Amino acid sequence: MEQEVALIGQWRSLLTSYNEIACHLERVLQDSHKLTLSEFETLDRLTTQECDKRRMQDLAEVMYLSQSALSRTVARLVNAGLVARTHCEDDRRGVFVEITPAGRARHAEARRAHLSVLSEHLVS
Amino acid sequence: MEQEVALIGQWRSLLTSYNEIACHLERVLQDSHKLTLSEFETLDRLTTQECDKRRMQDLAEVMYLSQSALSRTVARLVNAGLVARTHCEDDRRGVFVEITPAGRARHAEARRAHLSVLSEHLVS
DNA sequence: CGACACTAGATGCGCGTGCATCTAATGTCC
DNA sequence: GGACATTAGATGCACGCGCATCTAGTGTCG
Repeated sequence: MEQEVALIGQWRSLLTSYNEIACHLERVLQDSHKLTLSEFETLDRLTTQECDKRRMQDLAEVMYLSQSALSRTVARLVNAGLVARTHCEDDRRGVFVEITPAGRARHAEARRAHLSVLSEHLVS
Repeated sequence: MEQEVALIGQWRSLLTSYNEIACHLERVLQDSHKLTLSEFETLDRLTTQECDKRRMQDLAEVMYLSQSALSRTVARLVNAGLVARTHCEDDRRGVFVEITPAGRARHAEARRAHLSVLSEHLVS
């Protein structure tokens, strides 16, 4: 019973922090950098890794998005010229996603705003 | 720099936990109890408090939803007969939201599933 | 080789969300 | 009391999401 109350408390706190931070991030990224949170996070995954190319599948594994959401997010990024799709030679069903110079630039700009929101809301 | 990395790590972990848990909750609540996460959380706020009636505004304060999302969530709950709207006498712009017996029952059923998902994903 | 299960990713669809705006009821100042 | 700003909540709209399904390329038997 007390444990249940603790569980609920923990959950509500997670729910609240997440929504507050995500909401701020979304607004800042959109208003100042024309990026969705998912778009930013996708770029972020592409720059953090050692190599710039990743298969959709690998990308999906380290992200929180459903397969379809990721597919559309990448489509938007391609449309904006921030990312490029390349067909995989070995397995022609596969798709490589590669960040472009423009993508790197946009990510670098947005990263500052991103970090500043995080430092406002997260104690480190 | 190291602090930045820590910040990002903290954020990614929040992002991942939240999405994983929310996704499971959403599925379980929807499949077994025909409730959205937001709908459940709204009912939860109405049963946790000492009184069953709350103004939209008060409800919004303790929740993570935007005003419009809350308004629609309550509308859906009213439609399902789980909650009732009453006009406030003192300020006729205000709206009281009151949980119905059916709402209490539904919430009680769903609560078990809710807690079980939480205990699977949160260490206490 | 040919049929059939399987996998990677794209797409149609319905839905919940936030933003901007609208409506109606309250102040407030003269 | 009358004009105007303000507030509570509802609603039009565009958009990103997950689910189910579709398409196309791979295996795997016979």
